[in-house]
Amino acid sequence: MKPVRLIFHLDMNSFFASVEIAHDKTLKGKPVAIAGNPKERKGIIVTSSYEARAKGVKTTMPIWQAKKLCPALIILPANRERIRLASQRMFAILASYTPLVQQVSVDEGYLDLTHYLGQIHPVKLAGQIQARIAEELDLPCSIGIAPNKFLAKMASDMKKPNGITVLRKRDIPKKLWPLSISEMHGIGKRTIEKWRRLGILTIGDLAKADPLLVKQKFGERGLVLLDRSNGHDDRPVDPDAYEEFKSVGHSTTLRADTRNEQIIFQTLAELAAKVQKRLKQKGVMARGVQLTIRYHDWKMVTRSQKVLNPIREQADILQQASSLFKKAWTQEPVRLLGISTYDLIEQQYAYKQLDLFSYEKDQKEEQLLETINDIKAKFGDHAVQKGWHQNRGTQK
DNA sequence: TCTGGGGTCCTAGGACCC
DNA sequence: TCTGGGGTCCTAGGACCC
Repeated sequence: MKPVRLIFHLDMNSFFASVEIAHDKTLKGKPVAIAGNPKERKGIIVTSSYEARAKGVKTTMPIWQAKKLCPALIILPANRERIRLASQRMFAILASYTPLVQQVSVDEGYLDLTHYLGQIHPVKLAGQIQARIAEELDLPCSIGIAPNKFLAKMASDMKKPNGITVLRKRDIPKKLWPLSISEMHGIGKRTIEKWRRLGILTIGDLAKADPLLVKQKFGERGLVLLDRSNGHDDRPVDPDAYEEFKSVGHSTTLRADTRNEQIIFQTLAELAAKVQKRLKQKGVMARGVQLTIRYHDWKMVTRSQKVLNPIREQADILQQASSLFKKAWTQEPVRLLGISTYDLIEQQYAYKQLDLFSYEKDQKEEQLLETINDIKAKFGDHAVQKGWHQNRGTQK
């Protein structure tokens, strides 16, 4: 019998838009949308206020389409500094309740509040947290209350904005199972049809599905989802998970699709510079570089390569990315370029590694010399001349 | 006038080693 | 003449999420 936990999932409501509305109160009650780059032709809606949503404005919709649906729409750029600050203050409030806060993104996180069990009613506790965020930051949020992360996540989605929803194990048949399979966290639009073809239309259908069939069609991942649909999820709330980033990258959609190599390599250089800056900020170096090309027809290609010594400088990143690009490019018009670095290693440790590498290299050369001297001693100088040069040649 | 940019995780196949 | 099986690392692609 596993011990019962009390897990909250907190989700800020239309966060980027809410931050702007909190900053400029005259925007309250108006249709507001945040767009990545509002002036760019290819700009899209990142998020929008509920007034905008009521008119049909949706996330990822191109700006021109959103304006057509809602001519009064107020479109603003995302103010990164304000967003970062609001996020920081929001998580500071959460941290005052428990150290067990796992940040998932700027506006979303899990809390393990098991130690409050028996002391305060969970709904009352959620109300307090919600009220504090509203009073101190003037921002709305929804909270899901459940015995594990999956159920808490599903619960926080059930009432928006400003919702508080409890999802206990015994609520599963009534509250979770009637939902469409598309509502399931972890099932996206690419696989919905595949589930439907198996006759699995609701989360309840999934819960009762044949594990062998699910495993056969969807692998381990399918089995995990089946487990979750029955309310099983043992994942702990891990406060350190967010800091342990695994890759750092940048990508950009070009102004127009292009075959122009000058534009392409200029863009790669700019991306490399951005990546270098972020790596430096984070105090890490990379042992792998990945290049992404998206073509005019939206087809995406990635090429990656590990490097022997950890790198961070723009020139090194650019060199790797350029050589990957040359290898991959089909000469077709390019829509997007991206450079990402992975297999990251902390700077101090990277230098140690570097030392270790040169040490190993020295060792190898030393051994080689010894061998050569042995052979020379046995067979004379002329016996090794050729071999030595060949070896030097292949080392480079 | 279609469709951004930041990520994580999983899978599958080939190389290579024991 | 016919040839196992497991483990690890690397790369490419794709699904998914915010």
